[in-house]
Amino acid sequence: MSGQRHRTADEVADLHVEIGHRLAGSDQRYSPVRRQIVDALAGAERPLSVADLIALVPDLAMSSAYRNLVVLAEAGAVDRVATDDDAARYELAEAITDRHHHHLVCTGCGLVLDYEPPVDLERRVAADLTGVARAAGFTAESHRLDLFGRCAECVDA
Amino acid sequence: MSGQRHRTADEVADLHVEIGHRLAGSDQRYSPVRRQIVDALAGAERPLSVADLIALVPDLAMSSAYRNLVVLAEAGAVDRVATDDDAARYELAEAITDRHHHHLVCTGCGLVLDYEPPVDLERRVAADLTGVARAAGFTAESHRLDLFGRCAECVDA
DNA sequence: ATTTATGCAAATCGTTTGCAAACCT
DNA sequence: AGGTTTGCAAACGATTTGCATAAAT
Repeated sequence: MSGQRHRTADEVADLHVEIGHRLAGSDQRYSPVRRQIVDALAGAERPLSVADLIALVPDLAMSSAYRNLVVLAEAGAVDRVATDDDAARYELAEAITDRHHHHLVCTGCGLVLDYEPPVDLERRVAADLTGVARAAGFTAESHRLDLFGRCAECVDA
Repeated sequence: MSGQRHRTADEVADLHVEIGHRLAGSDQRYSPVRRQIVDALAGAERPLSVADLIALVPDLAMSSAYRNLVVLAEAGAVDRVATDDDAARYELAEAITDRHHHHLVCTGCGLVLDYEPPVDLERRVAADLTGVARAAGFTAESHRLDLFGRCAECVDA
């Protein structure tokens, strides 16, 4: 399966505390708007585009969305997900959710779902990529293992 | 290591024939400008941005670059590589080169290198992803296994 | 002659930034 | 008050498109 699990009220509270700490660490405040953005991301089943976010958070100005996502990303609270199409998507950072995962991307409609890979596969991938990186003079930071295909809705294009 | 191997004159000739067929199949001509673009991509050691392409092909207009890349992509001659930064990159399609590979992306400067993963890892990945896709109601088309990190130049940001 | 490709310039679209007003401590 | 965050509008950069010209069949 895929998607992020539902979060209990307690879990969301912990989330806010953790993110508050991280923001404080980068000399940033945890403003109400930032909370709203985090709530929207926490409630979503998938990475959200800025357009999604604006639709979900009442009165959120586009500039605030972009600016706050930058701040949250720098604080390590959210991750920017590079997909295929032009619009960037964001989700709570893995460092926060403790759920390492990758993505299923629909080439028809752009839908992006999360999935957690089998642990041993993940281990193999991580180990091999470290070697590949070294050989190319790269210092590894992260990786992505995404699958492209057609979602149920789009199979018959 | 990484990068595409050098191609012999014969291989390049075959490449043009193959791409000519594919274009014909989509009711498109293999114009001189398109040939120049293919030559530039074939000669490159890595995926090229449109800016790279314009620098390599004398007098190539930006609009022609974009338009022809779309045509070539539709004909299955080139692949668009989605990276982190804003500028898209292009390379000869795997269907043409017969060299399945993935990418190393520098988070500092946007550099993208190719690498071919160990066959058994690749097999594992493909098999596991098929299962993941099925579970989510997706029909698998392709996947990407990219590594993000800092290239030698950018390690000390 | 008719269709297709090219180049220039204008238009789009996502994203970023300048600046003055609103907020927080 | 003093520094931060917000919202609006203008600025940007990558990509796309309209249209008239040039090339190919």
